[in-house]
Amino acid sequence: MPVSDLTNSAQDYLKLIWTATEWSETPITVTVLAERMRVRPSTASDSIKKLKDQGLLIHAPYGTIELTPAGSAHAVDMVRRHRLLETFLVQVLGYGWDEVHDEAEVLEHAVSDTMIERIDQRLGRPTRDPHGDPIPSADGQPHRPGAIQLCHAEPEGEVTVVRISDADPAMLRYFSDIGLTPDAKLTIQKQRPYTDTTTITLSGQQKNIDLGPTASNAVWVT
Amino acid sequence: MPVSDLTNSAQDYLKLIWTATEWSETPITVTVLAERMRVRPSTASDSIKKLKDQGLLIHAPYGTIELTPAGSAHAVDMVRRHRLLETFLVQVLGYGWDEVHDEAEVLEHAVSDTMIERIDQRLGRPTRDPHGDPIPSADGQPHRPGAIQLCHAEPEGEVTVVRISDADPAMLRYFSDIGLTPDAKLTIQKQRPYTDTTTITLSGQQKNIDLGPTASNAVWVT
DNA sequence: CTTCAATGTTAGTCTTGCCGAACTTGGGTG
DNA sequence: CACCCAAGTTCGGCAAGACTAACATTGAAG
Repeated sequence: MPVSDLTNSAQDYLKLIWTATEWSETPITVTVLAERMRVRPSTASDSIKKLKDQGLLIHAPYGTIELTPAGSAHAVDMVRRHRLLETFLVQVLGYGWDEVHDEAEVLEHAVSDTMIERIDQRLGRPTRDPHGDPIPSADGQPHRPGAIQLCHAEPEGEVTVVRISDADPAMLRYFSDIGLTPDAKLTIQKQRPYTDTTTITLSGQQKNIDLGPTASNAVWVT
Repeated sequence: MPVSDLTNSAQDYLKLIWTATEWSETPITVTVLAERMRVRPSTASDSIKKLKDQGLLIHAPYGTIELTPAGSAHAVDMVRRHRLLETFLVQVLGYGWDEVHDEAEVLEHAVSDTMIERIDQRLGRPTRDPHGDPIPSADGQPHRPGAIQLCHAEPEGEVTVVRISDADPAMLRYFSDIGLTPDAKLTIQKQRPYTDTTTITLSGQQKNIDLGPTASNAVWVT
């Protein structure tokens, strides 16, 4: 595992680029990257150039952004740290699965490799974090279950929630309230193409729930 | 508790100034502060001025350095974080008491107030860290046991180790090896004034141990 | 094929924290 | 009592990372 001499912000960029393509094929743009980093596009553009100069990504001006193997290795290391920390906060410190993201975001830059190893050991080498995201192993292999977004799943079938994007804490809190968590089973009642709404029923519950486009994009099922 | 909008380095200065006077009366100097922060005196001097401008300490040029109540509150908060984290690393993640200092040094800036509260709760609100240093309570009260340095204790008596300075990790490892830990009992055999050596016997062990000036300064007993 | 709005880039500036070099202070010694 | 040296300070500079403003490119719509 690369022991990082990169700045926190460089690590964040690499992680963001990596995770952007983890569950979808569309390449990430400078603008989206800037939004996620809560930074102006000019800043993101600068940073990209610096990362390119360090050989961590490939990028021609106005072109697509792609990680090199070196950049990818750093990114996977950060993702692993983030997800192990989230799991640790839930299992050892009693955090709710909707509360851990921001804490892990900071901690992932602060903990040593030693501490990550001890956490991994203490948790019994887990393979999925509290949102259902796969935790890459220490040798850098991600562990990707086949899954599709709820908004693309066929109506009528019963499906299992595999993964919920942790991008928006408020949305996570909502999912938590209604009982939509990783491993929950649900039936898709209806898709409404023009409003992008999906109606579902959580197994064992009576009432239907309407999910808007953002929500039904964030939930991945098999 | 002050929720800190200070930079990491400002927090470090305040903590260092506070701890410098925790176990001794001699006021800290710019040079010592610079050494402990691993920066040049010019940098330390700059930083002191900035902290003065923020009302966190009192300092006339070429004069002594003293914390204001506001500065002291921030410092105590950082000390509390540091010591709770050290305790957590030992008790929950199985660290040795000689390994925790550097890890806690970084983490103390990264963990949220929420996480500190959960750790405190999880540990049962401890009052002493693994080195025997008092953990200030959440309301900012330090908790100072009466103690003196081993080099100032009277020979012949049996004393109890209360606290070992965590300034030097290598020294801690040595103490750990010979079994000199907080709460250990020992007998002081001899003081040699000119070499500043102290000879002790750990209770239940046969052999005498010679401690040099640095070591016998770092150990506090009652 | 032209135009133009969205996207991306460059240039210049600010802040923080660090440095080295040069200057100032002030307490102890001859 | 003057001097000197260690301790402390000031100053100019540098790098990282952020910003604003201005400029460049692309590609999609007319």
